[in-house]
Amino acid sequence: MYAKVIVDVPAKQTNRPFDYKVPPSLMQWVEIGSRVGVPFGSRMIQGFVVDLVADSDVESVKLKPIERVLDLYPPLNKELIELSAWMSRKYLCPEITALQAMIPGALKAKYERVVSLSDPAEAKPASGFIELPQEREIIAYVREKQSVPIETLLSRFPGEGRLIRKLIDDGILTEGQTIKDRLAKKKVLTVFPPENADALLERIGELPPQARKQKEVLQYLAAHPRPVKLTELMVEMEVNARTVKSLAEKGWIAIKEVEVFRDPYEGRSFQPSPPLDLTGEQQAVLQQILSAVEARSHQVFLLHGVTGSGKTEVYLQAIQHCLTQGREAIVLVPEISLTPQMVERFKSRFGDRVAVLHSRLSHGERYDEWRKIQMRKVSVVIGARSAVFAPFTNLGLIIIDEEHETSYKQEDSPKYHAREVAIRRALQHRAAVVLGSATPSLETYRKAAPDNAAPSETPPFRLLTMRSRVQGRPLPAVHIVDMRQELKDGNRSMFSRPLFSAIEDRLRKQEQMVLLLNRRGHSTFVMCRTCGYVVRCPHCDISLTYHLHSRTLRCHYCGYAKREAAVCPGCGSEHIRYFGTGTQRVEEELAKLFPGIRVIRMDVDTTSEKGSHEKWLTMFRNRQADVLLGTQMVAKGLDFPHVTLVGVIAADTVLHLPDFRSAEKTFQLLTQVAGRAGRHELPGEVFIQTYTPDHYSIVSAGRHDYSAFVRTELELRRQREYPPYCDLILITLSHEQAQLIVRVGESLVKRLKEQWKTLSASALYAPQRQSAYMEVYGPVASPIPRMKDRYRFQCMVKYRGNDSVIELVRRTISAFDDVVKQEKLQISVDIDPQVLM
DNA sequence: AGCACGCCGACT
DNA sequence: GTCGGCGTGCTC
Repeated sequence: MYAKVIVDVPAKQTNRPFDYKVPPSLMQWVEIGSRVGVPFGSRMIQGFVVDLVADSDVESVKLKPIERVLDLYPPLNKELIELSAWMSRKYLCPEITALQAMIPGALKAKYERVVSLSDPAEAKPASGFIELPQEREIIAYVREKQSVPIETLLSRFPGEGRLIRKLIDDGILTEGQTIKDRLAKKKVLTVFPPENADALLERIGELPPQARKQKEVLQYLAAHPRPVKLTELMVEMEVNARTVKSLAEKGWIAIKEVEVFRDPYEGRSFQPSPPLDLTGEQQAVLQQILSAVEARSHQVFLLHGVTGSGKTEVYLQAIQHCLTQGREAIVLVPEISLTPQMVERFKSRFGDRVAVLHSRLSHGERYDEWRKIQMRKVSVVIGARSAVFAPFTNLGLIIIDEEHETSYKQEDSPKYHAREVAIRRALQHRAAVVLGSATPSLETYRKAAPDNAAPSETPPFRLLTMRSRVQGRPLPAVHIVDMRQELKDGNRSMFSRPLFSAIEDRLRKQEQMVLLLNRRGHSTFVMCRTCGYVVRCPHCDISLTYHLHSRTLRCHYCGYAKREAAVCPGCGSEHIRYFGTGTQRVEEELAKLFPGIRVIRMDVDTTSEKGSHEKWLTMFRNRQADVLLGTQMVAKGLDFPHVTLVGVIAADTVLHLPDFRSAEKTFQLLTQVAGRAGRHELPGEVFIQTYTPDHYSIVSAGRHDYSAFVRTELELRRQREYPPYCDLILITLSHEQAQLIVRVGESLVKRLKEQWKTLSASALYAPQRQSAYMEVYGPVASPIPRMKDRYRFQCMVKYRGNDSVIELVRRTISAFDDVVKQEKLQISVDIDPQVLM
């Protein structure tokens, strides 16, 4: 038996399986998905078994054997191995990178250099070798320990580094490498009564009269003959460890270390919560999902429900049903909304059948939650992006809440999109997928709604809609405030008069408010404060970026450049300048205008500390502040009963980011944040301050009108050939010299175009030639043009057709392997990039 | 990625 | 004449 192994070396040259012999002793342990230690060159490294083949299938007989199997149970399975191969093709990453993304960080290999005693036969001491006393000591130490990490040896024998080196050179000691797990399994001391616990009662007589406590313990164990944690026993019987241990020393009971799962929610009780009554809409939607789960059909649903329409309850009941079918469920939520509130809802419905995976867990806690999934202790997992890889084997349902969130796209390799991975996994399991959102991404929406461009086709996703809020609560009233008018009327403050008086009013009534400021807006776009005009690229229709050093305005999609404007091209005003305000300034301004106002500011500065995020939210919930001021993190999923006012300081900051999705992001953000107001008895009110009050994204958000927004936006995307009407690939090149990148970049673009010409002309493409299309743009400076002394340029591929374009890009880039290697040029590829700035 | 093998400059 | 610089090339 031979094993094909993907080794832990993330490089192009090693991105293929290597063959190893499976020694007879390991035969029963090695499976597809096993994590193994294998000799690779002169060292020992970790790898994953991706296939097992019979002897005759392997050519060479001179293969090295697998040295050891690293886990009792394989951390992956055949389905996940196949998924990693798919990810490698789809996202152009080494397969090992995809595999590593699937397992908890605790299982990532840590390599340690060790020394051990050489095989005596191979020891070849230099002639005239005389054993020094220190050498004898070192040798004895190593012999006793068998294998010692070098660091340990050096600290045990300080100052003997040279001598140790010499012993290795002389072949007395051998240097090697071992694989060490990062994880520390948590163990607790556990008391084990003997098989026949009644015998313990007989022992009581053997104890001296003063050993009262010991007798009590024996009685207790005889009455409760099962293993019990030592600490529990100590609390229960009010004894100390000494008492119990002396019983163990007599050999009457046993105390052993037992591996336990750390429970991040230990000691917290969750009130069981029964399913809530559903509205007619919820019921209808649930029914559709259930029948897909029951039919075991791979169906993707888009659940489009307005904020507050009760999507979570639908998820909960759908999962409930999935579990009764004996199948498992994964729930993905954006990290930011994986709040204690959210977790509590799942915990109280499903009790200990839920595992929770989020970034605030320690390595060990995360590993333990993951193990619960692997060991079939749970059937539901709720978590952020990476939870999509939960090693379930019988998935029935995958839910992605807030489906439009960009955080589902991983920004570093493997640059996967959890939504795409989920759909792929569901296909393998014949499971249903529910994509939930109040503001679906255009990509998803177009796949669910019949398209005017192709009305005959059956949409790949099924659209489910929930139009009303639960208990008939109204959506909040939204006021759009024209900041140009404010300026005209002499108000130069960042608060408009309507918002100012609304804040005053809420302070008086002691109600709470949420103020949103998008700080990412300090990207330097140029806007006229008189008329709201923003300078855009005539070719790409995205905002131009201001470059201070060259005093020019540039498009980072196509490279178009023009001189900085002194007066507004729209109205001739001189009030044209670049833009950006920070939360800190807003906070200062609030303190000045409303003395005594209590503000909680939440942004990257105040929430970097662990748990601080939750701390601020709890304070706000307890009404220890009047205002929650923050960046987009205050817009998502929060639910505070006393919030009756939501203010958006500057809606334009997102709108004018140089990204073709900026209007979509603006609409989503405004809709989400508006949904924070008036979720309970008190009605809510929203103020959106903007310099472009007529922009369709702002107008539609104000009217809670998704379909109006999507109609306009889809039309624009279609005209400009942006997703969802094409797919994108972003290629970023980086190097110390800008000229070199431009040269290579240009040649890459040229080659890509040539390759496409050949491919599209080939017979392979005949059936789809009409719709097939590919364009390459760039190279242009990246939005972050220089990082760590390296210049960055990017090329963008727009294409339509099929995934063979991805393969074309891969092949074309590998033609530049030589330059990459010689010049230390870096080329990174992002398939379906979500953020282009 | 590491690590070995291999061919040219500053030291014993 | 050797130690060591890091340029290619391979790892089952």
